[in-house]
Amino acid sequence: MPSRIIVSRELAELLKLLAHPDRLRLIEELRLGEHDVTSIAAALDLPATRISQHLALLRAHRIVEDRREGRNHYYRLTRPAIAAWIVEALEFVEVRNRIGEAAHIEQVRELWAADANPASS
Amino acid sequence: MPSRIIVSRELAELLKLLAHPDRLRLIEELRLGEHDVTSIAAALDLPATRISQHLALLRAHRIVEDRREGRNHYYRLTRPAIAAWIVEALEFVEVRNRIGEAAHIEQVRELWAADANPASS
DNA sequence: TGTAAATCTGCACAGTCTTGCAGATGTGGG
DNA sequence: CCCACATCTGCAAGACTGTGCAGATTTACA
Repeated sequence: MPSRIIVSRELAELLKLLAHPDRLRLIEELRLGEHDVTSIAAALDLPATRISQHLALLRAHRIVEDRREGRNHYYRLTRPAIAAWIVEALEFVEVRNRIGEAAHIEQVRELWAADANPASS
Repeated sequence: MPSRIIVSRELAELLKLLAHPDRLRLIEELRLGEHDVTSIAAALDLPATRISQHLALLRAHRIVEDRREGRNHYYRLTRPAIAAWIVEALEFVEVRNRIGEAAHIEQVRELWAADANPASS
C-alpha cells in the first residue's frame, strides 16, 4: 500500500522538475540534438547563468547528460522519450485555451511537435 | 516567436498543477469514475479539508468538474485522457528508480495502469 | 427551526523555488 | 604565465506553495 504513495511522490518530483517554462523550452531545444549552454541561452534569449542553473537541476535528476569538449559543455536528453511525452501534453493546453483566451496555439503545437525548421515561431 | 513562449508557460502551469503527490493520486482515483470528497479522503487516507483544497485548485483549472447531489459533491475528470497521459510517465519514473533505489515499481505501474481491483497496493 | 454532516474559504506559518549577482573553476591561446 | 571565455556554485531577497485550523455555507431531516 505504500508503494503507490512512493510512486506518486517520485512522479510528482519529476513533474515539478519539468514544470517551468524555461526548462520546457530548454528540453524541446535539446529534442533534436545536443547543444552547449551558450547556444541554448541564445536560442531562448535568456542569460546563460540561468540556463546553467536549470541544466544543473535537470542533470542532478538525470534528465540531461553532459559531455565536455574544450571549454564548452554539450548537453543532451538522457531519455528523449520524455520530450515526446511532453509534446503530447500540448493537446491538453489547447483545450484550456479554446475555452479561454486567444489561440492559434494549434499552429504552434504543430510547429513545436514537428520542429525541424530553425526559423521557428 | 512569443507564441512558443506562451505555450510553454501554459504547459508549465498545467504540469505544476499535476506535480503534487496528493493530486496525482487523487486524479488516478478519479480515473474510474466520479467520487465525493469524503470517499476520496478515505481512499487516500488524508484529511478531507486537504482533498477539498486540492480539488478546488484542480477545479479552478478545469482539470476536474463537480456535480452536487444532496450534501455531497461528486467530482470527475474533465478530460480523462490526462490521467492516461500521467500513467505513461510512470515509464520515466521506473528508469529513475532502477538507476537508484529499490523498485518493484514495475508491479505498481501495472497495478496503477490497469487498476480495476479496489484492493490495491 | 435547530442540529449535524459534507464542503468550502480565509488566514497565517513554514518551507521551497526562482533569479540575479558575485566570485570560483576549468580550458585554450598567446 | 596570464588573459579571456564558458560555465559553475553559493548566496540573499522576494515570490509562491502546502498545510492545518477556525469559521462560513449548504443541505437533510427531525
